[in-house]
Amino acid sequence: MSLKYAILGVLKLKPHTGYDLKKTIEASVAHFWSADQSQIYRTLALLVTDGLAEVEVIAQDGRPDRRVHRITTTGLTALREWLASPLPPETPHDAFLVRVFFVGELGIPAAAGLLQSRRDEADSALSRLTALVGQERGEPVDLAHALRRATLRNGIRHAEAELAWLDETVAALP
Amino acid sequence: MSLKYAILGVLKLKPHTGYDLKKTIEASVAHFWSADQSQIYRTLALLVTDGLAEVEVIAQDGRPDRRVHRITTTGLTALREWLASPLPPETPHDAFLVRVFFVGELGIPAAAGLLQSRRDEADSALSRLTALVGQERGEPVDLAHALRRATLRNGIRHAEAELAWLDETVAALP
DNA sequence: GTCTTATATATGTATAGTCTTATACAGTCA
DNA sequence: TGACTGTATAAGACTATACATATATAAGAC
Repeated sequence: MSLKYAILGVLKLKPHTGYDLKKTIEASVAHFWSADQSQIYRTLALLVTDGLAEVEVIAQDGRPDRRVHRITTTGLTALREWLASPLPPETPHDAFLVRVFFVGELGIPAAAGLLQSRRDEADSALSRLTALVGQERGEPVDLAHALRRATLRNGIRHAEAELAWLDETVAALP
Repeated sequence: MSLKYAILGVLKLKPHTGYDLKKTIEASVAHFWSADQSQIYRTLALLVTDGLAEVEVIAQDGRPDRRVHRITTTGLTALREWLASPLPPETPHDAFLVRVFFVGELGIPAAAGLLQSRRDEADSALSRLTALVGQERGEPVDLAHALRRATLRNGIRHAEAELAWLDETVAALP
């Protein structure tokens, strides 16, 4: 359950409402972690019942109260423990490769089509990430920012690897 | 729910019991799809109630009956439809990158340690995949086999990309 | 004037997957 | 002889996530 820690990590940077969190997540970690709105609210509630976050209710008129969540010292400890704990074993789930593995059944044109649509996706992912990297010029050079930029570079490296693999694979179709 | 189609795809190659499936999956698609034993049996039962597979019970002595599952024509149609359907949007979930994003909190040694343990994993993934590719020499050159080998190449490309990214990232730590 | 977007939270339901435990016998290794 | 591994199936409990829907108002677009 990394969403729990992703949220704790964001709350550590700054207190957030569920609504804010959704936007912050979309603007920062969305390239490697997607989060559903309802899941965010439920996880936030869980953090509060576990004492890892606390809420300040700010009344508004015409809108529901803002429920601003702040990380607690217990929460900070939990975040640090998670960050220092060993990586759990991976359980890969790549639906695209399942298709590649079995799509031979449909013949070459269908296989080529599948690879082409993947190419389109990888292409647009690559330009999205490249644009984001461009926006980060001028940010601080401290460790935290360097690591955040590194996650973007990771996406770029893998998008490039995917494109190279697609070229090689299309070229080698019998 | 790609497991459903992964199983249908395997059943299309040859009828399987749940037990066999677990082993076939481990030996063929495990590098991009992991499947829990209980999940395999449940999915198999679902395929049968949906008419996508049928069972032949083979009595044994000293062991539970073998329940051999075979794909039906309805199942084959469902598999083909899935293979031809558009790729659903991706919802990325990479717990490792969540850590990288927030691990700055713990300082440079912890960040370097995280990256190093990832390096070990990527290294062993790479040698595992390379060994598998070696074993596939001499297989047929038809479309289906080419695509199956391509999934291994995909894993290799991404493992290499991950290693290159790790080097670059470790070198750039402030 | 109506339609869409933004603000803000919350629940119900379905789907997918993991972990754990249960049952039962045969063969192998020490 | 006792422990471990392999063959074979199954269900319960739990975790994580996604999808849909509900509520209520304001602001801006067309």
